[in-house]
Amino acid sequence: MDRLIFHIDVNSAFLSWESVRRIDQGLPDLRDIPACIGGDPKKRTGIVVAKSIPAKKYGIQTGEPMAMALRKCPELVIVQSDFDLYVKCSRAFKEICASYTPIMESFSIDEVFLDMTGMSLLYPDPIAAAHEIKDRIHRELGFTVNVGVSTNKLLAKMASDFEKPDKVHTLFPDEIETKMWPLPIRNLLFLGKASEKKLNEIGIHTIGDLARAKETDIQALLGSKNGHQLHQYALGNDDSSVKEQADEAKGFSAETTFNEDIISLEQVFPILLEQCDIVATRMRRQQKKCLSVAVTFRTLDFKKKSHQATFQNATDVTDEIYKQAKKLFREFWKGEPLRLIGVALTNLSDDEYEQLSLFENTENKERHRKLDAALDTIRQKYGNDKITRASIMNSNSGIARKARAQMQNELETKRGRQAKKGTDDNGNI
DNA sequence: TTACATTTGTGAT
DNA sequence: CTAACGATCACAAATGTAA
Repeated sequence: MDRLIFHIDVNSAFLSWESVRRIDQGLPDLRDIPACIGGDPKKRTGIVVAKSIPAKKYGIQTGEPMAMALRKCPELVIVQSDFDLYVKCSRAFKEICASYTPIMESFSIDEVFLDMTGMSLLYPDPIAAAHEIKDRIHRELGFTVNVGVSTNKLLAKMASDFEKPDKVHTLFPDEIETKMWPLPIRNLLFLGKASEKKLNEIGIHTIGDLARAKETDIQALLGSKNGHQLHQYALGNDDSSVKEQADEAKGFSAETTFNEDIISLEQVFPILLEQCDIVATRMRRQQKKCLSVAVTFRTLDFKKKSHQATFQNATDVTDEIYKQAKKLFREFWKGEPLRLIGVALTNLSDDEYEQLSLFENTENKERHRKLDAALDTIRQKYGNDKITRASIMNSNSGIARKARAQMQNELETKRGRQAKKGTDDNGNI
């Protein structure tokens, strides 16, 4: 039996969400003027993350450097992104979507798939149902969405990408030839720049060209797995299910680009500590431990390098992760100027049971574990993030003072005697 | 040879 | 004239290494 799948995509999500807030504050609607969400408007760095339709008319594209966008349109309004706002908007959006079917998949912060198969008693006309969802989101939340309607996820997603904004489109199997095959291959999901170039070289330019090509030829070019999948996609085939349960995280990473090039280890270590702290905290919140730690750096020519090492036993202790990251950095960085550094934790496992190692300093480990726990408690109390080891140590803001006092408290009550430890050479307590 | 780890490349939002 | 430039996640393939 045929399925019925919707894909719902918020139009220019970050920009729309900023607009809704600004309207509440009596500010002009960013959607009506050339505007974009992107890097720091004062520094004039960063890239375009979302753009208004007027901005698009100037040829501004998502992902392009802000400097280029400003050249195309000097009066472009640039707004910094505010992820906390987006998370709230996303929740409200998904809550409405979820009220139409129990089977919803969150595909990203601003996209969902709905499996509407078997909802025909409640919603006998799929197109009418799609309009109802779209209009209700607009009415209640103030921003527009596109809805794609078809019999599988791929076709629904392709359909929602047709004309924007505020539209419902169908792409049923009998419409593939007219609506999808004339499109350039780049429009196909998971077909990016590199595969486009290779396919163009053998004369494949449209999705129809790809559909009619021999699968073995495509596999020879793009690899057996990807080649097979992209060929199937071009034919409109996709039997993957709408997954209600988000997959568990398989890794955590943090990376930062700097205005100033990094040229000394003294610059590297505080950043690395901050990043290790952030990713380890996120990992503990998901009750995971990692077996592998990787450091990443990007040189001035934009080439990325990464190096990883694996522990004997999985850990979630910030200090152990930081020590490993420092070691990797010292070992592999030859001193070339860097514009980005990052840390990634992979090879995750559940944290529930403890792997004991004979040679570990268990008392020391217990100290670090308690410190992590104390910090995590504080972060919880003050609304998560922002509070890191470095910030608590260095800042003199009211919140940092409170956090420091709190931390002392937590530590003392937990171990029943006072800690008179100062700050060691790593910036740890 | 196989198994596993590591590194690089591609693609998504 | 060109190149310019974010963060985070997943996965496949290529490459390296040990049993």
